[in-house]
Amino acid sequence: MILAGECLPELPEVETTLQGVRPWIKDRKIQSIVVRNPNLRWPVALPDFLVGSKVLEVWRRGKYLIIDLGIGSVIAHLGMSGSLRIVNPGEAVRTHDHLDIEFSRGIVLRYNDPRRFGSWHYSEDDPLDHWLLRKLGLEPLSEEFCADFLHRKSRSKAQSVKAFIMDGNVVVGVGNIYASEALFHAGIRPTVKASRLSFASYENIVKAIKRLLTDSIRIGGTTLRDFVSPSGQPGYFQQTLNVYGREGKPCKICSATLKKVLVTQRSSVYCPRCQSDRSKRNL
DNA sequence: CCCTGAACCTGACCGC
DNA sequence: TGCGGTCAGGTTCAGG
Repeated sequence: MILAGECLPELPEVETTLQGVRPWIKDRKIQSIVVRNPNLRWPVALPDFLVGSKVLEVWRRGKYLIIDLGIGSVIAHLGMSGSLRIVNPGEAVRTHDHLDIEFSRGIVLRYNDPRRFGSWHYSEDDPLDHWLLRKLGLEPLSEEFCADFLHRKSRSKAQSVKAFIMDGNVVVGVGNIYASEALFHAGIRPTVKASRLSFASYENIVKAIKRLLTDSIRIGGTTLRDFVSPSGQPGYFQQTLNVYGREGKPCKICSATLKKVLVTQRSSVYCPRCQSDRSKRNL
């Protein structure tokens, strides 16, 4: 019984995890919580009195998974390497299995996180008011996230467009992979100043982000190098990556050699030809 | 307030 | 084979 969550959780992985886990734990009562290693991004903070409460709903905000228990909510983040599985009670514990939540009828939600950048919090109040979620930007698949929003918001910014769209206080769920790919699709260099881009450029960026995320969620989450889907088939998404991880390789569109630059300490691969002419025209 | 860079951590990978 | 160095990634926080 394995479900949901593989390496490098971007928003589509979180959405996939959510959809995979929800039917197993919804309407079930928590029977026990086992924390084997509390030393994650922040110390795991799940009070004992959660035992006995029932999962009313599971949803997400950005890359945060939220388990609504009625009396309050568990707020989980998978960090960079976290994953959730549904296992049987007796299932052998593996390295980095830091946390179990056991539910009624022998359902165990097991959290594995080699790098321990994930987090588990509990909030009695509206989770959206939690200090981790309070300042989060728009959901990328919402209607409010549109060219007008980005264009307006970017006017006062001095940073590069890539840093801008990766800023979680602007829009959530656009990590290094999707930012790189979206800018390729939009034909815009990652290093261009956000404030210099036209409305039309932001239309292209928004369109690209929405399409990439939607497609990815449909496929069942992004995949990186060694991803193997639960069915044992190799991941599909990596075949659709145009620039991410392809430095020095030929552009799939124009065959120019892809280049890499550092933008706020993040490697950013782009096509010097495809992401040059159009971006200039759009300025 | 705005922005950049450091920090957190481990596994994969590379060169010797 | 093994060792050390480098890199990757999301997010927050310290500091310029």
